[in-house]
Amino acid sequence: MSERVPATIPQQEPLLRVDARRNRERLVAAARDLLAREGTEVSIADIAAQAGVGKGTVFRHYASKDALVAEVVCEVLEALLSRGRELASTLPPADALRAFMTEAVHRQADDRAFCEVVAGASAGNERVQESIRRLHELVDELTAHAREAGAIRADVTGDDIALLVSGIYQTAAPLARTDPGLWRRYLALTLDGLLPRHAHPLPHPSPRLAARVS
Amino acid sequence: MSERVPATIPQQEPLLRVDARRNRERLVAAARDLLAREGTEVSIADIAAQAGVGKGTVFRHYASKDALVAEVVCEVLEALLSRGRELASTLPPADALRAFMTEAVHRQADDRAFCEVVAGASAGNERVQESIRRLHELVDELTAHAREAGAIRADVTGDDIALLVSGIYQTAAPLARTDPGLWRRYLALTLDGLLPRHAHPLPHPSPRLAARVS
Amino acid sequence: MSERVPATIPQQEPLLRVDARRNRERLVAAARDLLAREGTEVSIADIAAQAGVGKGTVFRHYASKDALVAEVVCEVLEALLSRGRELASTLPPADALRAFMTEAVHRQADDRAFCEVVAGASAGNERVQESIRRLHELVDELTAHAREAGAIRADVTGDDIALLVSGIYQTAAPLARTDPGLWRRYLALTLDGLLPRHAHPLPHPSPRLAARVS
Amino acid sequence: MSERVPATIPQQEPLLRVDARRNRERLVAAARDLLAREGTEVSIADIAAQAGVGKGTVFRHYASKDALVAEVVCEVLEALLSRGRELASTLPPADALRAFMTEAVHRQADDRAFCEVVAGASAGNERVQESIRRLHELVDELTAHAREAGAIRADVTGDDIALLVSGIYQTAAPLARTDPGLWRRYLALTLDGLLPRHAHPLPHPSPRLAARVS
DNA sequence: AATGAATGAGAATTCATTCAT
DNA sequence: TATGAATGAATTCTCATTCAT
Repeated sequence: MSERVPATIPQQEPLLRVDARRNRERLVAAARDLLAREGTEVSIADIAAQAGVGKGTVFRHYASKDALVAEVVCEVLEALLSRGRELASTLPPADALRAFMTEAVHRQADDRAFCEVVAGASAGNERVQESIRRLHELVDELTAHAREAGAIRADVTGDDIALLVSGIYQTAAPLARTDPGLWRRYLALTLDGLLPRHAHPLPHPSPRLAARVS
Repeated sequence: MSERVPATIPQQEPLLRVDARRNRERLVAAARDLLAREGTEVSIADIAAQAGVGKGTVFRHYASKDALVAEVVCEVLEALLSRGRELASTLPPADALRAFMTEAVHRQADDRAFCEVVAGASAGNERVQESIRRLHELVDELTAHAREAGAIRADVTGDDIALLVSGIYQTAAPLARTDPGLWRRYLALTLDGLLPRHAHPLPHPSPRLAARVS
Repeated sequence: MSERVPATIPQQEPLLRVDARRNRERLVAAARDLLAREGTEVSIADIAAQAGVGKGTVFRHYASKDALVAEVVCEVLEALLSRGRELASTLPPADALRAFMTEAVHRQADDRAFCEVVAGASAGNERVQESIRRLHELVDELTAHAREAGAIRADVTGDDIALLVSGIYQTAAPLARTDPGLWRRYLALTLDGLLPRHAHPLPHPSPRLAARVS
Repeated sequence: MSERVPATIPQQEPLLRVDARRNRERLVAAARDLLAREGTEVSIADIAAQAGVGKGTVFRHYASKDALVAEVVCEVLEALLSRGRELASTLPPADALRAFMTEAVHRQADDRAFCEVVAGASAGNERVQESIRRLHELVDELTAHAREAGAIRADVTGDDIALLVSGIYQTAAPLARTDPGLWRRYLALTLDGLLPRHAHPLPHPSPRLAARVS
């Protein structure tokens, strides 16, 4: 009790010594950077070196490499979720969906590990699965509202949007280094494809993302 | 079938003893299969085992794992190139582009290593780069013709199409196992987005893929 | 119970602050428990956690893991020594020896680390060696008296008894979990073998345990 | 076929190149030596170094450390089994049992890993379990015959003998280095304890070793 | 005096690549 | 030419011990 931070300070994480907290932050920053640039195959040794700490310190903060990856990826997922909820409650349906997709693609830009994980790697991690599940709920809601408002074609579902958001970034990814804003071009193109007026009937049924979990 | 080199074309490969040639073929067949199913992370030992040869034989035929991956991937790239040329010369522009994109996405759908490489892995390999360069020339041509025919919006270039082809597959990839034909849905959606009717101006200039090589 | 040092005996340990003393006691209690149950491979972290102290505190009280193990093992050795002296002074020679052996095997049966150390592990520790040396003196005395009383065969020495006590437990150890009292069976068998009436001449001279120290 | 050794050479192991065979032998010899002297905790690196090979070579020959330990231990177990069968079929019951126990203890002399494994460590290994099971069958048979011949007391079973054989060596083990033949002394003592004459009833029922497997 | 964060030397294991046979 | 044995660097992870707070 007495070691806990007074209730007025709004942090849920267990209290750490200042130096430990600084190390943890450097660690997460290094992991964020290297995972983004090199993907989940980057070694713990490299992350520790870039953070300026020993390898052991990584494992003091995270029980396994998988847990560290989950931390970094969930950070992004949670930020996106939170931003998405804000958009859903403040914008009209069409704008909310567009703004959310923009945010979502943007977050993936330059983040290979995020893409890998969203695309299925280390999907075994519970924490990541839970975040993704919540995100899908939000996407379903945003999509349903936009569809009901007539802003997007009737045959597109939330699962489609979730996949497209990942795919749009992948489209631009090969040039991420030299042309980091390119994803905006393919997002725009995709949004045009989602408009009701263009719609040809789609030749394959909408996916059931739930299947992915099993 | 049609993509095999006709027997009359004099081969550039060094002459090999019959058994060496047979080994090489078994090796490539095994690599093709395993790389397609498991991606570039498959081990040389596994490939050699499936081919029924020793690991040393792999390195006798290919200087490194990377070179073997390049061989297999280039095969697919060349086959695609050859198929694309055929389409370009036999179909009207709009159909040719659509058929080519369909082919191209389809090939990725069955080949994990191909996807990895096209999406950037081992892009350092010269042979792969050369194949991709030639493919881009073809795509430029197909795209230009379709654009001139008014089949696609005016602000879309060959480089856009090349990237989109990769991205469409990535969009469907997370569900590749449970819903292997899903890419057709996103291809259709993308094609709708490419239509000239009512297109909104794109917010970011077309990429210069050449930059990718450097 | 009886093996605890009476409160009136002036302690040799340095004076400690009350909280330090309490910590040390909790530490030793935790070490006793875990070392007995899991052997010397238990980690300092586990011991510290069970004691409710930090790892640093362990090293404040004991210079190394080895020293902590020695502390706990010596406790048992000293308790056994003290108990043995009591038996030697209160029972007739034959009964005293039998009772001591029973005590000694019994203590091993509940203490994995004790077994490991008695069987040779960390025998390098000076403190342990000293305790064992004193115990051997007692065993020599008990054995000599029993031999002189004609209770055991003439060709058996104190060093034999010391080794047998360890060996009897090792015999039953593989089944310690499922049959914790089994050692009594092999103790009885060994005691029968020690009777003078059964004796065939032994084919190898009695050991010189002192050699073990070097 | 043609690579196989002609049928007249009585070896069942797959053929290895002479250099590989030599390395394997050096490896097993090093493992035998170090496992015997230091127990199963010895590191693969140490074994490899003593064998004069790289660490990778160890894993080429044995899939895991556990498998290497099993190899070395099973060697001893199988040799013992085979020797025991020979004794059972050539000697009268009392002599056969005594000779077998002598052999069995002798094999353990100076072999810490063997003792650890026989005493339960790495008992998870299937190969080891199978060898031990067969050995127990033999011990049961030898013991039954000796008992029926009146050579040993009626209340002693094969499981007792199996445990005693291990325990006898453990008794002498602390002095194994300085007095390597000491086990003969404790074997003789134990054999005296097994004689039917004047035996006191044993205070604890015979163990059921089968329980150990589960 | 107490803490627990940081350390870094290993541990077992994998695998692309080299090289003796 | 083909083989597969040998290599050793790299990987994730553990833990006794040190030291700043």
